[in-house]
Amino acid sequence: MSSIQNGLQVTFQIGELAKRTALSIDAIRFYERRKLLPSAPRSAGRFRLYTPDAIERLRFVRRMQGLGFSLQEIKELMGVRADRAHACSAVRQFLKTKLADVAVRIRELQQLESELK
Amino acid sequence: MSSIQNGLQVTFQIGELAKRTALSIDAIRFYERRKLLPSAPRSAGRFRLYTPDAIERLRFVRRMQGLGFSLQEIKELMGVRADRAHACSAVRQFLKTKLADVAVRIRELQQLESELK
DNA sequence: CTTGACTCTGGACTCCACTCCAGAGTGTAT
DNA sequence: ATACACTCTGGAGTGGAGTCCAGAGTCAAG
Repeated sequence: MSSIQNGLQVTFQIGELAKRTALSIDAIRFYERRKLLPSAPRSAGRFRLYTPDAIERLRFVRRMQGLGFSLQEIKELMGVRADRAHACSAVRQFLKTKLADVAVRIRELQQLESELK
Repeated sequence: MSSIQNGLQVTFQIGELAKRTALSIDAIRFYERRKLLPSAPRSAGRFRLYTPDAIERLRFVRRMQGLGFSLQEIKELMGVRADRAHACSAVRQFLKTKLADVAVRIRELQQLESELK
C-alpha cells in the first residue's frame, strides 16, 4: 500500500520493499540494525515508510554481497560513496586494497570460466 | 618433518601442510570431515601423512571459496573435475548454472572496478 | 466494530565455517 | 628416562548472516 504524501513523495512499507528487492522483511530490519539502511521514518502507527531509493540501496547491498563483501565492508563502502570528498587516507587505502582484490577475483573467475568450459 | 618413504614419496604431516597452505590445522581436519580432502593415510602412530597434491587441493578449495562457492559446492565441483567422463546431466546442469553465475560476477566486478576507480 | 492482512519489538534459533579446548598418545633430542 | 614439540579425538564455543516466533498494535474493508 504505497501512498503519496504532502511533498509528492511515493512511499511504501516494508512488505512492499521486501517484494521489490526479493529480500525478507526480517532481513531488511536486520540490515537496518546493522546500519546498511538508514532508520526509516515511521508512520503515525510506527510502521516504517520507504521511498524508492531504499530499493536501490538494498540492491547495491545484495550485489556487493554476491561479490564477496561482508556487511561491515559494504557499510564502509557506502559511507565512502556518499561522501567522496571526505574520503580520508585510511578509507582510500581500504578501497585500494579492495580494488586489488576485485582485480584478482576477476582474473580467477575468468580462469575458472575457461577451465570449466 | 617430511620424510621419504619406500616408494620415494615425499610426505609430511598436518602442521607442515598447514604452513604450506596458510590454513589452520583445525581447518584442514574440518575439511577432511567434510570430504574436501580424502582421508589421509596415517603413520604407525595415527598421524596423518600428506603428499604435495594435498597442497594443490587445498589451494583450489581456497580459491573457489574466495570466488563465492560454498564448501558443499566446491566438493561437487571437485567431484566433476576428477571424473569428467562420467559427469551426469544433473551435474552438467549444476556446472552450467555456476558458469552463468561466474559470468555475471565477472561483469559486476568489472563494473564495480570502473565505478570505484 | 469486527475481521483479516500487515507491521511492531525482542529474543531465541539456525546454518555455515570454522576455532578452541582437554586429555591422551607419538616421536626425537639429550 | 625425561622433556618438549607435535598430533590425536570429541565436543563445546564463536561470528556472520540471517530466520522464526509470540504477543501486541495498526488500518482498510465490510
